[in-house]
Amino acid sequence: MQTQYDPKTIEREAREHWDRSGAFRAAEEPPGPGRRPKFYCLSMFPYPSGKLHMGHVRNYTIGDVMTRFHRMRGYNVLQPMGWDAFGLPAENAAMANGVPPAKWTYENIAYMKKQLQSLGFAIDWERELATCSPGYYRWNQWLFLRMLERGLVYKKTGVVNWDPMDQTVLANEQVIDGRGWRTGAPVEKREIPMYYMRITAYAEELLASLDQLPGWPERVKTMQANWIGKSHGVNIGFPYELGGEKKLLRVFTTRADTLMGATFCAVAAEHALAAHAARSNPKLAAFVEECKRGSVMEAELALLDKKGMPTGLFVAHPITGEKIEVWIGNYVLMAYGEGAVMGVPGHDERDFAFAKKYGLPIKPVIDVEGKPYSTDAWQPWYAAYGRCVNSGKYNGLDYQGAVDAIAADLKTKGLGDKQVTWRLRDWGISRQRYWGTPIPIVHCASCGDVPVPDSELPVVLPEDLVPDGTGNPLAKTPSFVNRSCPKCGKPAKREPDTMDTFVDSSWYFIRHACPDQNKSMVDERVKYWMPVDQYIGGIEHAILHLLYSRFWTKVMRELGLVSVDEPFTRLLTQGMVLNEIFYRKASDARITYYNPAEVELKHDDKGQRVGAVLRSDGKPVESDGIGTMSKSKNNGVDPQDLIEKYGADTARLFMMFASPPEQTLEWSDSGVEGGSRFLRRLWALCAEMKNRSNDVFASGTDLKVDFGAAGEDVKALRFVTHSTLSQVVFDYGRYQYNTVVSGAMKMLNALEAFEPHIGVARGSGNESNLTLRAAAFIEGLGIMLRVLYPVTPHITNALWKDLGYAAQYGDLVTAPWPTVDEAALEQDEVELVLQVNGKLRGHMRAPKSAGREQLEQLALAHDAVTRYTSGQAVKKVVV
RNA sequence: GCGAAGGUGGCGGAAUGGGUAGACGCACUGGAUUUAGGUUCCAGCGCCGCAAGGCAUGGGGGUUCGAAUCCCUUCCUUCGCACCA
Repeated sequence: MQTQYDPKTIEREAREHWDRSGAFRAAEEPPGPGRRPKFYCLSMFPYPSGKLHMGHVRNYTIGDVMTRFHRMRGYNVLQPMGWDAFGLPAENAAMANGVPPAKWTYENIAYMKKQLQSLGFAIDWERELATCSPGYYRWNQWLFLRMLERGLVYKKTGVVNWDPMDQTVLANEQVIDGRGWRTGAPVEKREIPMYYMRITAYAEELLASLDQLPGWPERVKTMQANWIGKSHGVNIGFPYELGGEKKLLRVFTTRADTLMGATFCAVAAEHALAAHAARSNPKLAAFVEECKRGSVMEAELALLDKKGMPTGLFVAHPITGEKIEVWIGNYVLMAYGEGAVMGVPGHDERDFAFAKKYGLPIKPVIDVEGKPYSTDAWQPWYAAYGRCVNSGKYNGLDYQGAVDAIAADLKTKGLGDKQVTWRLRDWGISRQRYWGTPIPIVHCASCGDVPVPDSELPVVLPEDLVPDGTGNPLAKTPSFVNRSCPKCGKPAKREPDTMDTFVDSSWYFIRHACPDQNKSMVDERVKYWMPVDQYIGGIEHAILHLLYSRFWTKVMRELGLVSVDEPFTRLLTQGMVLNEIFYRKASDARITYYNPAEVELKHDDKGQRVGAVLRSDGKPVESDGIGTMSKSKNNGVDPQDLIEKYGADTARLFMMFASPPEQTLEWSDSGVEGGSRFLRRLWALCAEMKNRSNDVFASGTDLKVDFGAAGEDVKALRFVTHSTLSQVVFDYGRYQYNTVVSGAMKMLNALEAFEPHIGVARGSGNESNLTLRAAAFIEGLGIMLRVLYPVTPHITNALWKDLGYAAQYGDLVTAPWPTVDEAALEQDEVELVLQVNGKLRGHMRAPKSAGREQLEQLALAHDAVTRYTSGQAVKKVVV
């Protein structure tokens, strides 16, 4: 056995061994005795951007640890890998380099696949898929058509960002400070026809079934529930007349109990009433235009000053008939509710500010436990629930009573009723882009929008186009666009839009079960593997990707394609990978960022940081704190460098050890060194035991030993081994892999300290104790290797084989998980902690067999206790 | 503004049910090995204090024999966002 730890060689050998044996190929097992439970472990598939980043390494290492652990625990595990291969960056790269997106994408996939393989992930590569292949996206098209048939896909206009110079639609990301990223031209809004998926039809179920996901983080479920946004309220019609016609201005409110305090109404700039009022009033028209400028992004809208303008139109209060003026408010969202609100300044903070600003009346109608009310300044309790006052016949009613009574009265008058409103909106999937799934529709002058027949699927995306930034190249490619109408045969045009890439990622986890099936979208294998038992990915996908995937799964269930309600049983959202940011500010205020690898840290005698200098010139650099790894801050670390310098095992070990999976992880070069040191120590200890003259492993690893007669040193070692094992099993169960690693480190420390004992015993005449010592060591090391295997599979694979464990237990991949020997946990004496009035006062050793009374006597007689109990002890708590 | 998560040594982080705060690792210090640097090994390492002991889990208060852990309050950080009517 090599005395030097050589990760390159052992990692290559391990991978070759796994490849040869097809160790990670996953096959469906027929029902029957001996059938293992299945475990589908999936990490979010990567976008093939060029090369792996640390976030990928972390994500896939977490998934791999779970995968390998479950294999050892007797599960039939599937861990596949795929590529989220459509998207904007490929088009951007194409523009920059003049290379078609397809070529760029496939090259990136090839490189990144190599990188993933070099990290030794236990992936079944036979199930690999890429969403840009026709064999995959044809089923996007197929399901789109099924949804169209069922009314789950429909067409309507939607608003997009328009770059007037490039004549192209821009993604939000391509709008920088209201201007096109390439042209710098102020962005305009444009209404264009788009296809929508009716996700709102599933709002109720998407919300309700969150309760059936105990394996999801509460945080994510809360976010989804808020996004779906179910609210119970009342839809109220404010009557008015327009051109002699009786009409209703509809608003939605969750505070119908405050209706008697409504003193104005406000509508969105896009509201029909606003448009009507603007026609005869140029000032109003200008205000409406002003509101329509600015960004589509609603987050930015939140930062705007609240502004309004009266329309000069009046509506009647639905209960009192009082005249109420209608305003246009830039804070009213057209997309939510009715695009209009009733203004209740008395009990809504925003309405209060609005009324103050524009001198509108404020009318308090709710009394909250007699707390004072003054229109001078807003107080938090004004918005609280209370009893109606100043509200005529509703006086004295509480929230629910008032809402019920008012809703009933409105219903009688035909002016409103209770209503449930959702925040969730339908999903617009049309993208005016080239590198995506073509939407399978043909536009015919006489037949209208005609679905492409199933027999003509897939509508194949040409792979040789190079976009130039001025619109969708598909629309300018006659060979793609021109075709005959499937219905009447006359010349017609293909839909040039492609689908949102979220469509691709909404069901790839299902396709992994049957990636080679070319007759249908799914087959029987899906029933075996779905649902995904464990899904792992970044928190940034907490809402959109996960919600769309849940929606698609439910649609596919409706079509009989899957039999599950929810795609992901358990979800783990991993934290981001951070690194320190270093910079220098030049005299002209320009900032240069330096990669942490180029920076040397200075410490004082106590280990405190006193500064940082650039290695190249020895002069100081400033720290800008810790941030996510990014190009702009030049604080990234390339995983490839790490793998080449230390090997995959060290990279994986550090990733798992530095922090628990769900927390952010701070990069640390010296932490990586520490991980590498640990693996070298492990290797050195094993090589020492194997190579020394009295080879401990010479007689095999068969351990049919009775440890009952073992000496204290053996018992101590076994106590560490087995108590740590029990902690590690607990930590594997709660995905706390950092303490799994620390457990393995503890075991190695104990084994290292124990190693000389084996030698000392030799020749002492006590041969049986020597055997027991060797056995305890062999047992401890065997346990330690298995504990560590999911994290660092290569080195443990090599040691397992070289030391002879494989001969006894079989390949480490499927070796049985070690069991805790309860007998090893038993100790004759226990250390007790003595507390007086909750304060630690001393320690005491006592026989384990001692009873409560005996312990009390011992404790009360103890120096550490008597010193503090001149008075009388009232209670004693035995720890 | 709203929502969520979080704040523990010089640093990353442990502490499973309210019961020894700081496991494991990094950094640092001293020593051994080495021609030297690096590596490796041994020892030390929360703060104050000569010691006894005291003080310590963002700050303040509370519950409890006992609080990092539970409650109230406050400050700060990070993430998400949709002025949600």
